[in-house]
Amino acid sequence: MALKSHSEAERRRRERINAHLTTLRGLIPCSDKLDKASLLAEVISHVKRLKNNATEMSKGCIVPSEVDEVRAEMERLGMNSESFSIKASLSCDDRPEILADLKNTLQAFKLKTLGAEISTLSGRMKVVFLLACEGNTTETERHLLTASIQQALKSVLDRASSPQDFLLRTSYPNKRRRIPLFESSSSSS
Amino acid sequence: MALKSHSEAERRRRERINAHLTTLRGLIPCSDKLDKASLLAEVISHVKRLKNNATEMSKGCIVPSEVDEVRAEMERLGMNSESFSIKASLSCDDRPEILADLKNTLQAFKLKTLGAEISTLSGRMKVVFLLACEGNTTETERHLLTASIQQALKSVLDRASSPQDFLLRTSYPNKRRRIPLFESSSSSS
DNA sequence: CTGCACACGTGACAC
DNA sequence: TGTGTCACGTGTGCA
Repeated sequence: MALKSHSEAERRRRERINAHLTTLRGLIPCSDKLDKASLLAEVISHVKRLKNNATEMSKGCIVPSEVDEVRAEMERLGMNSESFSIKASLSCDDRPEILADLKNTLQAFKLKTLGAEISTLSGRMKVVFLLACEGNTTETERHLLTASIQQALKSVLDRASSPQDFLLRTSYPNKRRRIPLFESSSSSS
Repeated sequence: MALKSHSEAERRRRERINAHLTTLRGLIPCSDKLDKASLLAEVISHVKRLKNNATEMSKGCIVPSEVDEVRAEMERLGMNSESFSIKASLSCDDRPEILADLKNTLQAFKLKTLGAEISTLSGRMKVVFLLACEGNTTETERHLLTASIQQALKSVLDRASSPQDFLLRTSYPNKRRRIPLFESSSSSS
């Protein structure tokens, strides 16, 4: 009766956890037959590495990347989860007029802008800013908001490069203005 | 007796797993007081996000990616299709001795090496090189060659992570980056 | 009372 | 044979 439902619920719980565990097993580049505990240890180390690498790249690197890209990550929660912040960045060709679009786009989210930084280098620009979302939010809300911001930045990028660059983009999608890696003599326009 | 040691061992196992779980709870920027299952779900999404960021960033970037990967793309054709070039890259753990394998593997294709670049970062390495194939080739031939090179690089990666490589690693005289990898035309210093 | 999540001990199976 | 891990059912505390 009640006993049965209990064991059933517990079994559901178990298989939920195990499903997530096997998902992680597939996600982490480690051998498949591992202890449940060792798997978690591997996950920990990989999360650490990825996080270090990501922060090293996007936080410390204000140099615009050679490819167009947007980035949006949850940064940290305030205590008691009453607020959290999102760090987002955008790298693209240096067109100051997209800043207006960027501003309008971000205003729609009604977030508090804690800070922003703009850098340019050889025709490329990068904008990185820190947004704060106050008030209680659930886990999924936070992720949804982060994803929405990322999507919004992507749309800014699309609008910025839509009409005039269309031909360029179709012939060399995302390949323009590559860092002259090998061609020391030949000049790229 | 035996029963007691059993339950004891099981308890140790549990607290080991839980310790790893709390560690993860601290690592993920969005978690406190969450279901054990929800925590794992969050870990999954964050690993995915970080991994996507890493892979997207690694395109055309010379900093080694966090995940092992190979890349091979047709770059451009010379006029009238009398030649074309392939840009390929390989990211893996920093083991200089795989450069020898890489060299042998690529020699089989008898392509001209236009240039190469090796970079390392925190135990990871990335090799990017530009190969030229001269002579007339058809569309399908070009794609086939590119795919073959990619496959070859994959095999290098596989060999590098197989057990026998361990012996190679320990016995190989660790000459620094001066391995004559691309002695196509100019003399290496 | 009912669902929900956790820790515990135990049987089963592997080396 | 013990010394591991795993899955299961159950007891307990919390909304």
